[in-house]
Amino acid sequence: MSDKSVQKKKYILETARGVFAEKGYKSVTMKDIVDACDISRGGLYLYFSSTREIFLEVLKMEQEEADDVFEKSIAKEAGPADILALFLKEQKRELVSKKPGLNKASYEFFMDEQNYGKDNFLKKQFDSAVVVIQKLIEAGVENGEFYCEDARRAASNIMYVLEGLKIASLTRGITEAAVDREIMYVMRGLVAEE
Amino acid sequence: MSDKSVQKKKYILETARGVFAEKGYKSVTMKDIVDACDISRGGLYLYFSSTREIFLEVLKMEQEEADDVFEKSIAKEAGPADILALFLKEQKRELVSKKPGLNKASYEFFMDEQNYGKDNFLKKQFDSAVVVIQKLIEAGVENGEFYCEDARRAASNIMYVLEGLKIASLTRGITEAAVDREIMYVMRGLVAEE
Amino acid sequence: MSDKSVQKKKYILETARGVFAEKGYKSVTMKDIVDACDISRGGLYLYFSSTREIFLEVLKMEQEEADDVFEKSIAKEAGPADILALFLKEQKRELVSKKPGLNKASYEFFMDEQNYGKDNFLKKQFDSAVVVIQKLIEAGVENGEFYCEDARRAASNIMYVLEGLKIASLTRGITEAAVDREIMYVMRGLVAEE
Amino acid sequence: MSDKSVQKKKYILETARGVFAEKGYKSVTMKDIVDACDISRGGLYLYFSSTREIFLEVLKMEQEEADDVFEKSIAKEAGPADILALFLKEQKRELVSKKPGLNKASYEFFMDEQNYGKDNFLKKQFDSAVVVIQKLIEAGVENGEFYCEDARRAASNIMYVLEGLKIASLTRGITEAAVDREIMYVMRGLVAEE
DNA sequence: CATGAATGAGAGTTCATTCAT
DNA sequence: GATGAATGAACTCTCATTCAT
Repeated sequence: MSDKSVQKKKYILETARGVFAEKGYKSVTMKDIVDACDISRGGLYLYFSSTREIFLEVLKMEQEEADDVFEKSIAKEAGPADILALFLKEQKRELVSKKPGLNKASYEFFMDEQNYGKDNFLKKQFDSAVVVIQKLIEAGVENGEFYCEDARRAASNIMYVLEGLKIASLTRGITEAAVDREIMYVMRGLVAEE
Repeated sequence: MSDKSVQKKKYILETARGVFAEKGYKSVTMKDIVDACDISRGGLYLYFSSTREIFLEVLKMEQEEADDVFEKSIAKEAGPADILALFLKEQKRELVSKKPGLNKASYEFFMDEQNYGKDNFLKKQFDSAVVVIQKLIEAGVENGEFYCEDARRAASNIMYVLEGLKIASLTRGITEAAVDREIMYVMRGLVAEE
Repeated sequence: MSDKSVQKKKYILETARGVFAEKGYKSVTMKDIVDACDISRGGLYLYFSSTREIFLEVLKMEQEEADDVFEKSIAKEAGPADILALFLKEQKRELVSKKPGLNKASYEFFMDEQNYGKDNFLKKQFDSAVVVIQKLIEAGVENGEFYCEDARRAASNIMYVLEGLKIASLTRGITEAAVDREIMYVMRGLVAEE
Repeated sequence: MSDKSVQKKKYILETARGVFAEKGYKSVTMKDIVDACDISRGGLYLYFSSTREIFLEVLKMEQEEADDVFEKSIAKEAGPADILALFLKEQKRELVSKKPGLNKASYEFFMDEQNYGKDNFLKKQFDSAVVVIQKLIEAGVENGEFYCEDARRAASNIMYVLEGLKIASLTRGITEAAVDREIMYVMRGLVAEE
């Protein structure tokens, strides 16, 4: 594949990402993407042959970018409590934002796919977040910032609450205050039990 | 509306409920429902004019039945801890069950609708569950079964974890053991702090 | 299926027959038939879901009509030689006619299908024609009109020659005189060896 | 046209021949040939501008090769009866073979073309075969191997039977035994009437 | 009320053909 | 010469929705 092709493919994926972010997964048609990209019907088929294929590649792209972000976050030297706080703040920002990102589309997609394997994007995201949080908590316990008996459990609890907030946000809206309250509640378990 | 009409409408809604449970919301066509009900295309339009309208009424029906169930649960005189345990057991059963009920369809529906008002079925379900759990916890605190400083927060935390488990179950599958672990974790907060 | 439906189906098949006769099989699209029948795109799909399905039913129709014709031919009491002559004359008429009937479409269809079973229309037509001709020859031998040692062989030889003439006619044209010569040649074998 | 060009053109035609042999004429697209030749879309158009043009040149190529073969056959000095037997054997081999050569494609092509002129490939093949067979028969009559009153008629009869067998083979399949029986029958006319 | 035939808009997909590089 | 990306026309098929009976 030529250099130009690669560029165009990337352009399509980025444009398509916007379409999925706006319309979710199931409502998006090849025509929607063709229109958004301002290319011809046949042109799109040169690169992708279904919305499913496009969405999968959008997710792959997303994954790679997410990995980059992770590394940057960790690169900045800061205490584990600070990093966790930063992570939660970022999550909150996304929850409250009007631009829903790919959450809606991803949920629609994976509810349809019934793909419960290791290549499930949501599973991967979730599991790796749990691991990172667990490590942060353990580090926090070590330096006395946190108190926690089972870091693994605490980490997954945090993630499930976030997941609950996410779907709540998408299906019925959620106020910033409510998000704050829930986050504060789960954090209290870590810091308050002195 | 004649008595026969009411019966037929109810029949359609019950049949449609099964269709939504199986296929979700967005994939369901009027044709699907016509086929499932074994009525004529025109016939269906006499009662409902879109899948959206049907789904809304299915939800209303669901709501009414859910209320019934609630009342029964509470009617049985038992300790608050027992009732809460029963509630969580029921939630777990649904999470693990292969038949996903209307969860998938509801999520699809409300992600599309962007209806964040008080008539949002999911919001109502969630909020009333929070209230009930809160009351159970308060009762438990009173009779010494539970320890909890902020019953309201604890209740909503439980519900968000359950919501997180629910969407996780739908999008990536979840094991019974994982559900147990999460439920145990949230309950530990209530009982373990002697 | 209602009476009206049956009528419409028959109407479509008859119209489609004309389309196949004119354009062959492979070039015919659903749109061609829709246009010819002056119905809507979706309307056609109520009755048939592919050109293949339509063509198969056209052939079935053709078969039934052909059976009728056969019976009539035999009903007329005449000597076997006369009946055979009539049959050959009819074949010749079709060979020379500008309107090629379904021959072209049938050949295209069955070259594609690779259906060599007993439900192959061309096979059925051929085999039953061979049987009829064989009986005519045997009857002719009995009453002295024909001389023939192996009626079966003679009959199939006649049919293969006719088949050769048919495909020749469709692919390169054939003159009436040429047809006459060939028919005369095969008949000479039956009558000349006194 | 450069030498290289000629080579490439020949390469394309030979590859295309295989495609036509496999898929017939009408189903073959420019893309099929591009893929089979492993050249670029634009590249093919430098040499040919349609499948029709390609097929015509494939036939021309075929014709030239066929002429070569004929000459070789006749070059071998043998009795006319032997040569004819050899010819029929070769025909039978092709009829029974799973690889149908260009027969299917040719029939499709000429049924569509309605080209009844002298440049019709099938006509040329047929007519020249008739001439050759006629000469063989005449030679056979001369040396006493055959008995025949009208060699011309006998020759064209043989060819029509072969044509009938060919289309029968393509559209409904034919057993080797059936081919043998038919060939034997037409030959009996030449040798049996001592 | 109830039926189901009919319509037409719109999504998916494939291909011949062109054209800048 | 050669490439292959790009276009747009054409075809298949499905549905929501209407309407005569």
